[in-house]
Amino acid sequence: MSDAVPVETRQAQKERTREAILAAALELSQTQGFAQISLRQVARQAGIVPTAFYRHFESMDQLGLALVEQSFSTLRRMIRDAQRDPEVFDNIIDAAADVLVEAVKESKAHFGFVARERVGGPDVVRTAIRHELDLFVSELAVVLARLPNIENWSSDDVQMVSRLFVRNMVSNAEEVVEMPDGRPDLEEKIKEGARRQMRLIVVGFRDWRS
Amino acid sequence: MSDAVPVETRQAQKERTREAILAAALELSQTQGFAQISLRQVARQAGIVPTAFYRHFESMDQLGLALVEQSFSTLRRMIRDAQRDPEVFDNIIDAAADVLVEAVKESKAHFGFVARERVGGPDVVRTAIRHELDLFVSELAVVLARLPNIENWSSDDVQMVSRLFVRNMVSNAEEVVEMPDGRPDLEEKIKEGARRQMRLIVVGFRDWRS
DNA sequence: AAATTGAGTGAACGTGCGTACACTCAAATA
DNA sequence: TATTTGAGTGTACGCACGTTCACTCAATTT
Repeated sequence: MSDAVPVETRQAQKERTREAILAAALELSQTQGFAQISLRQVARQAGIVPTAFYRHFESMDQLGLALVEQSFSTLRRMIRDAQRDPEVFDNIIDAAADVLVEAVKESKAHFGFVARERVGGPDVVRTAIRHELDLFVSELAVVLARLPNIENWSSDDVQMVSRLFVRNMVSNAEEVVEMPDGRPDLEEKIKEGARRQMRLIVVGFRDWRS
Repeated sequence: MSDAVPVETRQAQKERTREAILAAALELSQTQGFAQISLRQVARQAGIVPTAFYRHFESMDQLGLALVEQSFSTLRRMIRDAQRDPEVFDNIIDAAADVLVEAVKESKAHFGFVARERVGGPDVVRTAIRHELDLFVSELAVVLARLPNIENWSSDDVQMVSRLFVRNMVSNAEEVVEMPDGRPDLEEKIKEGARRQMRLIVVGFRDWRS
C-alpha cells in the first residue's frame, strides 16, 4: 500500500473483460439462441482465449444466469423511471404502450434475451427467468391495485390482470424484437396494437364481476 | 407385378421408420429443445444408424419443418372437432378453456414443440411456425366475426381480438405443458385462469368503441 | 427365375467442442 | 525493493458431431 502510477487497474480490467464476455454472449444469443452458442465462440468474440473464460464464470450456465440478472435490472430500472412520470397515473394505457415500444427498442438485446430464453434456454436459465417474471407480476399487481377502478378487487383478480398485462408485454416485446430495423411504420403499428389490447382489457375492468 | 406373400411391406416399413424418426425428435425436443439435438441422437433414439436418416430427411431443418406440419395438423383437427360441438357457440369461453386444457394435455408434445420452437428453434422452423400461427389467427377471426357481439366490428378490430386470443392460447398452452404430471389441482387452476382472462376480454367487447 | 432397387449398415474423415495443465508477466502487496 | 497473486496464454487430450462412401441383402419389378 503506497504510491503507484495507476489509480486502479487490476480490478477494473477484470470487470471490463467480464463485461466483454457478457456483451459477446448477448450478441451471439441474438442470432443463434443462448443454448446453442459455445464457450469458445463467446471467448473468441470477447477477445480472450477459451480457458480465460473460467476466470469469470464457472460454466456457460452461470453466464446465462448473469445475463438474466443483467436483463431484468435493465427492465426494472425502466419500470421505475416510468412510474415517476405523472402522466402514467392519468393514462396508463397510452403511457405503457409508449414506454414499452421505446424501452424495448433501446434495450432490444436484453428484452430479446428474456423473450427467447424464457422458453428456449437451458433449464437453469428458463427457471431463473420464470421466477423473475413471477416477481414482476406481483410487483405490477401492487401498482395496479392502487388504480381507481381496481382498488376494491380481490387480490386474486388483481394478480390475474397483472399476469395478463405481463404476458402481453412479453408478447409485444417479442414483436418489437423481431421488427426489422428501419421501419417506423411497423413500430407505430405495434404500439397501436398494444394500446388497443390494453384498452380492451381495461374496458373489461369496468364491468368486471368476480 | 404378380402374386407375392406380403401385401405391402416396403413402403409401409419406410413410413414406420419415418414416424420413428419424428417421434424420436419430438421426444428429445421436449427436454433439450429441437435446436440442440443432433442428427446422431435422433437416429440412435429411432433405432437406426446415422446415415439412414438421410433416406427420410435431407437435413435436421427439414425434419423440423415436418414436425411443425405434424403439430399444426393435430392442432387444426382439434379446433375443427371443437367447432362441431354446439355448446361452443353458446358459451365459447368455458368451452374454449376446457378444450384448451384437455387438448393440450392430450397432445402435450406437439403443443410444447410449437410453444418452444416458436421462439427458440432454428430460423427456418421459427418462420414456419409464425406463418402457421398467422394463418390460425385469420381462421379464428372468421369464426369470431360470426359471434353475436362482434358481427358489426371492423375487420381490423376482429383481427386484433383474434390475435389476443391466440396469444393467450399459446401462453396457456405453455403453462399446461410445463405443468407437472399428477396435479389435477394445477390443471383446474390454469383452466380457471384461462376462463377468467377470456371472460375479461369478452366483457371488454361489450363496451368497445373503435 | 433373374435383375433391379433402395432402406439400412459400418468404417472412416475432418472439425469444433469442453476442459486439463503448466506457463507468463504485470499489478498489487508486504 | 522483493514477493505474491491472478488474469490471460498455448498446447494437448478425448469426444461427439455431420457427412462421405462402398457395402448388403430382402422386397419389388421384369
